[in-house]
Amino acid sequence: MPEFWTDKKFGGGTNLRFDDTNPVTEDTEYVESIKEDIKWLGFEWKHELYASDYFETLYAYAVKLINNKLAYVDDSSSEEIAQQKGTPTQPGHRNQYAERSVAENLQLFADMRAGKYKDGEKVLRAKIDMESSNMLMRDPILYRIKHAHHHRTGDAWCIYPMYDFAHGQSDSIENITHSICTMEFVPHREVYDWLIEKLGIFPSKQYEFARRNLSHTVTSKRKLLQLVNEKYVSGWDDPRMPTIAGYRRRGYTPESIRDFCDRIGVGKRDNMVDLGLLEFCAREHLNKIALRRMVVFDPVKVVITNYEKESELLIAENNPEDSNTGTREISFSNELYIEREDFMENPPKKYFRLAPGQKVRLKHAYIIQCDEVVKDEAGNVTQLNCSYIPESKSGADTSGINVKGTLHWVNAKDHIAIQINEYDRLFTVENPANEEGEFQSYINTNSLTVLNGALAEPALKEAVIADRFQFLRKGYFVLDKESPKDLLVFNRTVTLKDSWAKAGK
RNA sequence: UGACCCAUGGUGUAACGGUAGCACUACUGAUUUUGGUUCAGUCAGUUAAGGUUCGAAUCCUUAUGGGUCAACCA
Repeated sequence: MPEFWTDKKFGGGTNLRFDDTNPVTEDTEYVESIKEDIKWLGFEWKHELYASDYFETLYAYAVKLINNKLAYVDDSSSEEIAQQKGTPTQPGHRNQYAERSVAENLQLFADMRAGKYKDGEKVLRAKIDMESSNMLMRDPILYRIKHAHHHRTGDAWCIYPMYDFAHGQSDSIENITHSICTMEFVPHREVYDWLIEKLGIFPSKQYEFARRNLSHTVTSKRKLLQLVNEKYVSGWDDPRMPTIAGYRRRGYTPESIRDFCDRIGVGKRDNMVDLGLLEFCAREHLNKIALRRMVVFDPVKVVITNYEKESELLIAENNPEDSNTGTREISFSNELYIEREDFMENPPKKYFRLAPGQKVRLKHAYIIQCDEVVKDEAGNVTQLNCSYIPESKSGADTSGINVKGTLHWVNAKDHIAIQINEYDRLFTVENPANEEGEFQSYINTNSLTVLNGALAEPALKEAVIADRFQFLRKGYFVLDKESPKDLLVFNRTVTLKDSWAKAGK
């Protein structure tokens, strides 16, 4: 992503290249999902390329190094090579294979390609400096033997270049001016530059930036895979996963993710970006585009005792931030549902919602007052008998009454039932990877709450996956891509800011 | 007990050697038929010590703290 960001800022262009140098860890499915993610984010690459496109050229480069006495075939086992490499504090030393002649190396390397040796029997190494303080400069391996099928080159090769002998060379072949990667490749830059110089090819330059970390989650591929395998989440696209597929299903927009990336920028130091910033970016965009709908999550019945009419239609704006989205009609009757938490029998000070004798406005409708509380034998509130003020109709209010609270509601005689998935942060701590013990023990056990009894206004029936909704006073929601035919399932992208809840009530 | 990288408010990120700015968060207040939005404001920072300079976040030295490096992975 920083590649595309740099591209956008300074111009040029970005190639999408897969360094598919290891046949056993690459496959087409992986490639396709990356392409899909990038496209969804709204980025465009100039050329789709693969390091494997350059295998023949890379082979010729290796031969050139051999001819210049800068590479040799080594018969040592990987254990021996590791041994001879020394340690970060102790220099390594060369073995007898480093003394082989150019002719012998040429022959051996050709034989490696021809398939005369088994996996691990021989490798091609660069002849650099076994005493370098940089471990990667201690005669790094350039080619290894792998009798394996490659997803693009098939069985054409049985030797494959290492990343260090493919990345910089591929950059150079493509005339890349800025090759951007993460900080862990800083030590590789010395190898990168050395090879380009000795090969005398286009001098691409590598620049490094620090990986971005997001709070309350894990980002390492290994840990993410564990979450999937150990069934903590439903898959790579579980709406709680910090993957593009996950964010997408959760309802984040590409715009908000790009905005987030612009805001956090790039740097070189270790960092921990607060999840709150991502949520801010989501709200900012969603506020502008989301269609407003009313959904009651935990209903309690309201009866308007003085409402004489059978029903009436009210006009409701679809999005106060965007008048182009127009209005819709909502039916109103003497039986409604409101949110259970919007009523309190003994309210604290500054509680603007419904309470005995207290008035509130029903959004898009009338001001009502609670006259009577009906309870069951266990003392639970089952119904609220209210009276409405006929002159207080939304848009034509002549009552002169001002109320502080406005509630969302649905018509008891006209609504649909939907399922709500309320998602929350996946981990309870800022950085699970840094805590003692297994990171799994810090998983937020309430990261998903499924609600089955939610009641929605009928307009929601027409929802499609691309639609973003704001359920009034509740948050932003999106239709889940795996909603069954007969049940609408909505995923909560993010809640609304709630300064009442924050005040501690 | 080596080499390399990094260090600016709680968080993230800016500042040709020349007024430490922006955003998020938090907190005030105003507006509001979403306790949303919007608007106005407040708190809060150059890791430390030396040096160079008229002037240092920036250059130099040392210290401190954090990170990385010993895959036939990328």
